[in-house]
Amino acid sequence: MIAHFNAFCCISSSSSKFVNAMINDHVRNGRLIDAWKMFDENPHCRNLTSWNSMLNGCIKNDQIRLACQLFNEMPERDVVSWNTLLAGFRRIGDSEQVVRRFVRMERIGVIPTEVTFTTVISAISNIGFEALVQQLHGRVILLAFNSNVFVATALIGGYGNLGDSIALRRVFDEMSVKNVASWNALISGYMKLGCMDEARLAFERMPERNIVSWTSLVHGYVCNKMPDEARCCFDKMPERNVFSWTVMISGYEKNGKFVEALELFLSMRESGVCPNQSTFSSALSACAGCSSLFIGKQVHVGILKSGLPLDVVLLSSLVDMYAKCGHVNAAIRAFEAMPEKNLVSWNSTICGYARHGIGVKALEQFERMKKHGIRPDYVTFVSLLSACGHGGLVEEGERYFSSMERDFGIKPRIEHYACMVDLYGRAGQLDKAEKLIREMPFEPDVVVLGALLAACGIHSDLEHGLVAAELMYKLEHDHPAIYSLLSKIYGDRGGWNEVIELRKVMKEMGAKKQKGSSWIQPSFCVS
DNA sequence: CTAGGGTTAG
Repeated sequence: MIAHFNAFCCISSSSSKFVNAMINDHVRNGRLIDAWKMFDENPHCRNLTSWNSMLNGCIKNDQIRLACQLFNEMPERDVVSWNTLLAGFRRIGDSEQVVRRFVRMERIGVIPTEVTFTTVISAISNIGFEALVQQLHGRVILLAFNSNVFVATALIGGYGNLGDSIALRRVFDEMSVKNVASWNALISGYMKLGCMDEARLAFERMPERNIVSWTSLVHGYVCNKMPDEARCCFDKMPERNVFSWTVMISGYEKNGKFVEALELFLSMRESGVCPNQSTFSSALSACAGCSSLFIGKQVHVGILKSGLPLDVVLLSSLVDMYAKCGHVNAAIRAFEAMPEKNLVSWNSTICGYARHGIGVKALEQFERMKKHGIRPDYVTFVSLLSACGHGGLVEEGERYFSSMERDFGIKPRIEHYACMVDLYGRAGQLDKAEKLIREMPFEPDVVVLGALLAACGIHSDLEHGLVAAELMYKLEHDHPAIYSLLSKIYGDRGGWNEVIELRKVMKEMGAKKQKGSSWIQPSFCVS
């Protein structure tokens, strides 16, 4: 009888092994349905490992809700189950849940492993949680996990986010075993903190370099506003993948080099590397940046042809591109077609109306957004206030400006003051505009003063214009707006001698005219 | 069965 029972257990355990191997194979190849079937149809040889594998399967297929459900239903949970769940929350960027669950798991007495710390430390990059790195580091040392390469590499990243270059270096130096990932973390950390020389030196000294090392370097230059250096590095790369192309394209876009971004996007297509959502999204932003509806439409077609799933991020970029290229109707159509809308997509439509000078529509859209239960943020108010400015809606603008902090808890930033200065300025209320600048809790910047100068130009107001010009001169003595606006005012008043004098000064100082771009296609222009 | 380093809309 006992022998019989043992034989049964043996069969059962070997069939468990087989089932688990099958489940894992399905999970690895992204076949969640098949894994689920295997799990469901073999209840007798299901064990904790099978449950954990299914949990992992849900997470790898971005089914975090399902994973939570499964986690709750499990007959028992071990540290692997917890680690898997934590990794799931990290994957979707929910640092708060990672921290919460980690605390809960410790409270009920589950002993964390190296894997736990690796996951938690790498998850807390979000603002508000960085300070936990030091506490976690302490616990890591206490449990003697600090010699683990994974844990130490995560710590390097954590200290990078915390902005502590000394600690970052120390963790790296104390590692007994380093690999290419640890070196890459060091480079990224230094780059994030703006330590360019240290990063470059580390890159030169590292024993081996892979595509990630190169991409980190390129990305570092991009973040430090050195797009040309980034490109130089990009050109030297022995191989490139979607990541590297996307970093460089978005790098140009972030640094205002829209044409370069689009040219590189074209080279990428020629290279045969397939873009992903991020790449397309960056390309669309570049189109939006240089108001190129023509190329924007082509990118749109490219997205449809690629067959990529249209996620919220990509669709929002599309709405934004159409809005900024002046095709408000297409922007709204793309927006309406979105199965789920978020704050950013709503903002893009409001911004589209505002830029098109349809102030009333922008305000209507804002009301609609509130009805859908979306809370506005500071970007929403930038669009709203600029909509009021362009539509001459002074009272409405004042109302929104005063309500943003009172009703929505959003502190006005300098951008909002710039909008208000513009609003008053366009309406000819230059006294109010000047008063606002003097009373605001910021030092005026180029944008604010530029708005005031422009307003003085529109209304040919020499008195306020001189004040504005003087303030601007203090900030940036060769800003082109000073000279172009003053010369306009003098020109309007017929004081041509002053204009000639100003233009001479302008030329001597090397001041350039500001660049402008238009939605009108060059071929439609009458020369 | 679980883990580290590179991208992501205004």
